Amino acid sequence: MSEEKVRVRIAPSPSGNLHIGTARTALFNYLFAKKTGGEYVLRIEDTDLDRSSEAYKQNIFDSLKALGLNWDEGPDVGGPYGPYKQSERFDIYPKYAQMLIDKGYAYECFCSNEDLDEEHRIAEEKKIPYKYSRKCLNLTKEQKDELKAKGIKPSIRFKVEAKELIFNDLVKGELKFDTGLIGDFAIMKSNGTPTYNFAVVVDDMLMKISHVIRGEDHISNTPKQILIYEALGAPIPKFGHLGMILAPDRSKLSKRHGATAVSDFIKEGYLTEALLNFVALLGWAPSDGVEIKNVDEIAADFRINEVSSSNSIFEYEKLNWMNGQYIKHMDISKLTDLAIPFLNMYDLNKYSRKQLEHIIEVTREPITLLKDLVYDTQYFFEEPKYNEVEEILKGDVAKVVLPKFKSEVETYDFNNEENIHDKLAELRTYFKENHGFKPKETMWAIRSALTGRTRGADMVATIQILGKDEVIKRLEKLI
RNA sequence: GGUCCCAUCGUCUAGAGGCCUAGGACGCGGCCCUCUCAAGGCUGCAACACGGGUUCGAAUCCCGUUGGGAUCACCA
Repeated sequence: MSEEKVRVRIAPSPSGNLHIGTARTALFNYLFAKKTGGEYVLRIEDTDLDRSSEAYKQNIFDSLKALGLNWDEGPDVGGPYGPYKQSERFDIYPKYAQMLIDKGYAYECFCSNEDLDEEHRIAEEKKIPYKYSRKCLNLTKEQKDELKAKGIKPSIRFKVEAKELIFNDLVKGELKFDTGLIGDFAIMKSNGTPTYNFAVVVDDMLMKISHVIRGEDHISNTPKQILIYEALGAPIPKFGHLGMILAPDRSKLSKRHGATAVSDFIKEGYLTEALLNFVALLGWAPSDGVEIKNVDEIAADFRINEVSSSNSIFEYEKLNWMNGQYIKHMDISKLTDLAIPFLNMYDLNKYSRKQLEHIIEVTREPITLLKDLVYDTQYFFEEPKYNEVEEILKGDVAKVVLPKFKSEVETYDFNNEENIHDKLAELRTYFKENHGFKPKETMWAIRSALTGRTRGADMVATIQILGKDEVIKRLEKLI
């Protein structure tokens, strides 16, 4: 019976862009499904119509897809257990709520918000934990009819029985609860829509979800949900609760800490591969100690019960390092495709695709973010500004090196990188022997003249990409 | 505040009673390489929150303390 097919789901609510924490939850579900040969479904939890929006939904789709976390079933691709959007399932929930009423597991509640607020206030005043008073538990049929005749629409509450509830969490181990501490909670709102806890259970049941992997902020929902499963007579899935991702100040990761949405990270020039790899390492560790791994490699090595049960802090240093690693090793054509949107302030038509790739190739090395390319490639597209290197250009070395370099560069074979390399080496030797200039100084003068910078891409490549005309033009302006 | 979860270098973590003089990665310092930044190689600094047990033996098991987090809605 525990051998049934693994089916997991990710159920974001479209009330914001896809959060990096949600992305990690999605990833862990995806990894678990991959590892076990199970299915991974996407369900949109948009029961709160006011806070949900189409734009957020689209952002969630796009972000998940960009990360490569593609779902087997979902709102767009369909599947045997649809629809996969809760707002399209509103007709389903009342039936189950009614069933629960009929079986005595739930009852109608006519309390107004004001009544409930008052109960809360009193509980707070007495400093006792709030529990619904059960005022409406024993209403007679006549009383209910009377209330309904007045136009009061009831909500439906689940009748919670006090008992000890134990379940085995996939990552936390045995978890115990005293359900006597939980009050009777609403499963249907008076407007006829389901509450979160009810919709989740009904949907997970109907969608045959076998394992629920989610953030530990849901731990306290779990007993309520188990109670509903039991009342519904449905098999209870296995639960696994992941630690949270915290900001460096140990508070919830929020906008004031920087990017929180996957799409924000992408905009800043993080690679989705790096993002995924990094976030996997928050809680999971590779068995061979090699941290840089693609999703398939991670999936093969993934064991849900080995995931760390503590919270982890999201630090940018390692993410940045990892992003740099991915940038350095990514296929250059793919990287160029990703880089081009970041460079739209430049006239990219100055160069062929091949040359563009070359530019990216020689500037990718020191960067951590794709947007760093903007500054690092600037001198390929625009006239250099020389304020940074004024001193060098006015110096004795430059005065001697630049004229000689200019006259020599005329003879360089620009189609032959090796030729440029050798000629530059000769030049360094020449100035060292005849003027006592350090190789570094010679190169500095040339680099400054050509790029306006003291650091940057490989000089040989830079000279070649710029081309003979441009190199000479830039030199002439300075001599 | 009630309930629940968590606790190894600054950070992510390895560690399932002896393999631990606690390992790796990021970051930080040093050296090497080098036309610069970077990368790479080598190397250094840095942790079992505290207190009690259990045991021949505890980072690992138990209890307490402290600290952090989550949650207490007709929001998801």
